[in-house]
Amino acid sequence: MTTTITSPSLDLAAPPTRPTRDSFWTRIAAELAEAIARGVYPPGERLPSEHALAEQYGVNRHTIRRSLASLSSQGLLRVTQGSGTYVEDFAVELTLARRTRHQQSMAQAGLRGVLRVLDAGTVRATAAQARALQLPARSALLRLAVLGEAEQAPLHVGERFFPLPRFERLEAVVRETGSITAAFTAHGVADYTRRESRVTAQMPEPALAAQLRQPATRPVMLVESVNVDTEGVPIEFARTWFAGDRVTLTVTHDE
Amino acid sequence: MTTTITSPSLDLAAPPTRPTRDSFWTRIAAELAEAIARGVYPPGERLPSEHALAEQYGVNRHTIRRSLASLSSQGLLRVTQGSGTYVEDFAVELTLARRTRHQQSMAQAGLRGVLRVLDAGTVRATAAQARALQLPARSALLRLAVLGEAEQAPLHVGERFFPLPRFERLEAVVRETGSITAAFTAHGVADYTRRESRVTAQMPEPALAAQLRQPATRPVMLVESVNVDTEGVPIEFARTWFAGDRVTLTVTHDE
DNA sequence: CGATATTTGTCCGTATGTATA
DNA sequence: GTATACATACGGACAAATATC
Repeated sequence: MTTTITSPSLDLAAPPTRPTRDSFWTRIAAELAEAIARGVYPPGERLPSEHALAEQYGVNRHTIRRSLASLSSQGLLRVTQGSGTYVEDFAVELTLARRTRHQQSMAQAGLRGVLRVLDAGTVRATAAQARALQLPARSALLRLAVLGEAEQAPLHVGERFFPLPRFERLEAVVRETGSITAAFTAHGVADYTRRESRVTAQMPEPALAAQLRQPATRPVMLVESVNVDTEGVPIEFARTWFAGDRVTLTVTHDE
Repeated sequence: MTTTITSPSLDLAAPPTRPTRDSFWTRIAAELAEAIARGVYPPGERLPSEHALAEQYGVNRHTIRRSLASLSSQGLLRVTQGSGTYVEDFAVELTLARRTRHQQSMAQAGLRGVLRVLDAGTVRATAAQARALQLPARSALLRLAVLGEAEQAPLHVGERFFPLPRFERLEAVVRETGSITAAFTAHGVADYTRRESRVTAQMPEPALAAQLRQPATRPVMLVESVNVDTEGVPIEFARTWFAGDRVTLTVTHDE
């Protein structure tokens, strides 16, 4: 089990800024969060409807919605139109290490990982892509848009770029096997390692949120990474968006 | 300069779910994002006021606010009450590696880093903390709440736990020098390395957002990390919240 | 399967408060 | 102090998704 990464319930020190009189929605959000923490609403449980909460707290429904939106984006709640608002339970732990393998990460988490090719094509490298892959600008690249799933639930989606003509037949193999590693092997790459990963937190665009099947109110993690072969030659540049909802990234530094 | 981590403007493939007719606020957000991308509103520029935008798009001001909130949480805009809405420019790159040193990371980014102690005290280890530090449950720990700044701007804030009585005098040294490394040295720890880091994206609580001086609408990155001395004995367990606004984490895997 | 009620999502309009210039 | 701009809150209406009968 993962050590629970709780919401930042820190009273690190008094806020250095203003002693603003809290707004209604802030106070209500805090009260609901505490109720959830104390198990009044256990994981999976449905909260009272917005209408009911509004009545209960004596505020307008919009005010309640503001509170719920906040808690939802902090990862405590999941809101579903037409159904209700539910208390969330927690996330899959993925490993980001020198020898990162998608399937392995999944297996580690006790899940069966599937990699699906959404789209494929040939593109010319942008300046940034060329730099990452140590190629001349505007080199030809194979672009794969892929979706990583486990137990029906999408965990990440992204685009991966491979130098051409070296990896010309890659798409077919990935589609067949659902594995990048297998495809590399088929291209004579016996082994490869991850050189670097860059992580940022973002709010997803609606389309991205839909693909990851997570609310647009919850953050995603964008990981930009470069894989190199045993010679140190870059063979893949990837931009992967992870569902912040369901994924924790663990970076191990031991060698 | 960092390779620009742009917002996920991906048309990876058609959304697998529904062809929902986009809402007004979604379409307006997309149009504004494109205008920003094309330089119609360059970084630092002030957008027209909400009132003006509402008129321009022929919608209610609240609809515009929904669009701006979305773009703001994606990191494209910064909204300031009483002043206006501005196009953002980008982030500091911090390194997360086996030999992570706060001051070094800062220097790398061309900044003068300062570490300030917000609060200090003695606590008893929770189960999770004890496990991370390989100590018996409820062991005595020194807890430091620290704030990392560069150029007046807070970059991260967090709490760090150190085993007692080994690091009894740590607080004083950190307060004096503003450096954890220096404090470890003073305690006879010649060298130390980071064993593991766990990264999640969250929306900040209002208090945290205030401390990081970033809007509560933008995600933060929570990094849980363990540092060990040369013997492999854990000496620090830290939970650090990074301003998603201003920070990119780079994980290097090369040894 | 279809009809209906429930629940959340979007949008409008208005009013008042608060921060900034 | 005044004007401007964003923040919060209220009330109402209808749409869209879901659940239920």
